[in-house]
Amino acid sequence: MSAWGRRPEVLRMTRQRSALTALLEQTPDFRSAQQLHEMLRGQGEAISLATVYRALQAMAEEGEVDVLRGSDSELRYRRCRRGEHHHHLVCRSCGHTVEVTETVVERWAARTAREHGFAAVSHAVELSGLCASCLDKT
Amino acid sequence: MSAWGRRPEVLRMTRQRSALTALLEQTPDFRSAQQLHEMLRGQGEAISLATVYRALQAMAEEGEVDVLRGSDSELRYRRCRRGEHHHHLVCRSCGHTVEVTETVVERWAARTAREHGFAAVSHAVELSGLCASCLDKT
DNA sequence: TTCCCTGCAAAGCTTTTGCAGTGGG
DNA sequence: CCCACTGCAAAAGCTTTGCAGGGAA
Repeated sequence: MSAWGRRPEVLRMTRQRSALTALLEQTPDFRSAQQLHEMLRGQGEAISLATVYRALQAMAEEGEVDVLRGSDSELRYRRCRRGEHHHHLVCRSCGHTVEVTETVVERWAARTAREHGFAAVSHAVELSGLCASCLDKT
Repeated sequence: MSAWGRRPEVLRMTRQRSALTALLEQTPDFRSAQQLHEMLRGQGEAISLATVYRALQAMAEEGEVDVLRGSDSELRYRRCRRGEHHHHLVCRSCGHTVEVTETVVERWAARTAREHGFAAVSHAVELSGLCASCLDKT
């Protein structure tokens, strides 16, 4: 814990950063840092993997991207579309993602926490399944 | 994907395995493989970390333990109270865990998935907060 | 000019695996 | 007697970090 190693006061918009931002802008689904790196290299961008990691980390802290942890050990990122709280419905075959906003779960989480004497409760809800087009391909 | 490297037909109850089982039996909260390993060593058991990992993996496949992936990169395990589908309410300070069974979320997940054309949907729901006793300690 | 950002390479972490020897059934 | 299990150490992934040079503002 601890170690919020000091954060810069401003984020500089460098060539690498804007390339990554642009890529995220046109990428609808969650991608891992390594995938994003490959995509950038693939389109001729000169950028190192470390930079991608650092940029994504910074953007996540700014709330500019959503971070998701799948069943494997890698984090996946996607540009955040909405300010408010939401969850994701992810296709486990192609990665296609739908953002879902719902109050049912929110209320259930709050009630459950209260019943058990917990406070400051946050909840993580992720749905995964097979999307319509992946079902067709079968 | 793939590689369901062949599984043994029977699980042998070795000294290491029963020590781990016993430990899990008396451990109410989720613990990482490394924590469990240390606890075993601490009580004088001779067992390697690799064995702990392999045993937990096997037990997870058998459905004997629940696996949870926290915000960090490590998996945490706990003996599964055999039975129906459930979720967890975990204290982010002490790790104390409460099992929660609820149908509200289940129904919401199913409905949401259907609305978006998804099938074979599974859901992961984890609540984390501060439990009553950790709140008191403050 | 300042000091944030970048690349590279090395290091860190958790988890997995190859191998040869051991022991449960 | 098999062959699953174990320990050890090396390897595998993903991610982070130290350092020195570069480039936004």
